[in-house]
Amino acid sequence: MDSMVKQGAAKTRILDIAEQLAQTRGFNGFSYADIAKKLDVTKASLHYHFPTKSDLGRALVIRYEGAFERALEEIGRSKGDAWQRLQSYMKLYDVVMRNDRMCLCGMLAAEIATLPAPMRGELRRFFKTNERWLAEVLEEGRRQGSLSFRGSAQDRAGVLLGALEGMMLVARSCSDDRFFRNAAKRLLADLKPDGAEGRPLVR
Amino acid sequence: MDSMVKQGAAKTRILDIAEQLAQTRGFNGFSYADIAKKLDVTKASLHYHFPTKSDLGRALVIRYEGAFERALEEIGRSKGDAWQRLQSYMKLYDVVMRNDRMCLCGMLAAEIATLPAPMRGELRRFFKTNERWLAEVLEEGRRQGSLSFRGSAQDRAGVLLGALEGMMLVARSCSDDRFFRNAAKRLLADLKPDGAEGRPLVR
DNA sequence: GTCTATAACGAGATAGAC
DNA sequence: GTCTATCTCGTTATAGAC
Repeated sequence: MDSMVKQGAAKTRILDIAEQLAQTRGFNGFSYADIAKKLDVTKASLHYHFPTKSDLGRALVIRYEGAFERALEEIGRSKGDAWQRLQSYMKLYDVVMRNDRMCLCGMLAAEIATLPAPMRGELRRFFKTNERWLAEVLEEGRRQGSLSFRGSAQDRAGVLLGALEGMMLVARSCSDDRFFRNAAKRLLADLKPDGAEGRPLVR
Repeated sequence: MDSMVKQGAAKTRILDIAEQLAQTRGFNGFSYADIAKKLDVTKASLHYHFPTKSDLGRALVIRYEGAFERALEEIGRSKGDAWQRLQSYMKLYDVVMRNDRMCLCGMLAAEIATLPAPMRGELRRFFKTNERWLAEVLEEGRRQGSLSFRGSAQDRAGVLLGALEGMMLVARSCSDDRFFRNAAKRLLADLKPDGAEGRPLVR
């Protein structure tokens, strides 16, 4: 009842640093030495908490996934309509960008071929969860009239998910935050029903 | 006039292998040893052609960029309308996916923070070139009536570029080719003028 | 241009004291 | 739980012979 309140358990502090490193440099872009330096401890003590880097990586994805899912549930409990929920969803990505990070799972997706096997399954789960959540919101929004789009909600969910990840990726590599924000705004505005935004200027 | 025809110069063969490795494992995901093994030569001989890995990486991006630009010019010279040009553009990405690869520059974009400085500038150029080309085609298509979309051609180009890169990324990490193809098809169909595809089923 | 040999370093990981 | 010390391996890179 005493040391557990103390500035967060060691495991948590390790994961916080590892997460920041993984989101900026990639899973293969940082080492135990990097974490040890930032926490001012030795590499060996890190291995006590996470014996292998695979263990660390797995814990990283699972925690990120859990936090993301809680955020989705929170959005689900809010009282806004489907369009507002999508806006909140995009806000999640925007926050990541403003922290000068890439989505952890988007980052890991690029490294998929070199990742420890246990991490791959979790990664896939993350994307599937997002895709399903988006498809449900899209379907509901279309029913209620707050959203309008062509094609299946399933396909549309794939476009949104892929686009957000990719737009972050490109924006970061060009050091151009506006690239992301403008494109994301466009992506969202596309889903407004006809009346809400002028149709194409020409034809 | 003799050895230059011989199955491609050594540099070219090295770049071919390195490119394949970079597109599947990332720039930090392969080593000189990997290339040497595949070509059945020693690491030292690779250093003769590309003294440092930075040199190799730079050559990799520049060649890729050049090939992509030539492909864009070729599409520009074709006689189809803007919509058909976009279709050809997406085909470029589709071919990459079918080769079980990620776009080289999309891959490098994820690793941006760990890349040798000389590679970063080239990477940015690649994306800017693509963005500009897309914006021009979009603008033209809208003028001629073969394309229809909301907002600026600039923003739309960013969405398309980011979406294609991100959709590849997610599809690859889920080992789901159909994810990419379905989403890409949707992305393209969205640009068809109203008459060409039915408007939203509801509202 | 390709080889052998080796340097120099950083990575992940373990043993055992405290 | 954290430390020191150490191991093993893979990495980029260079020297110098052929």
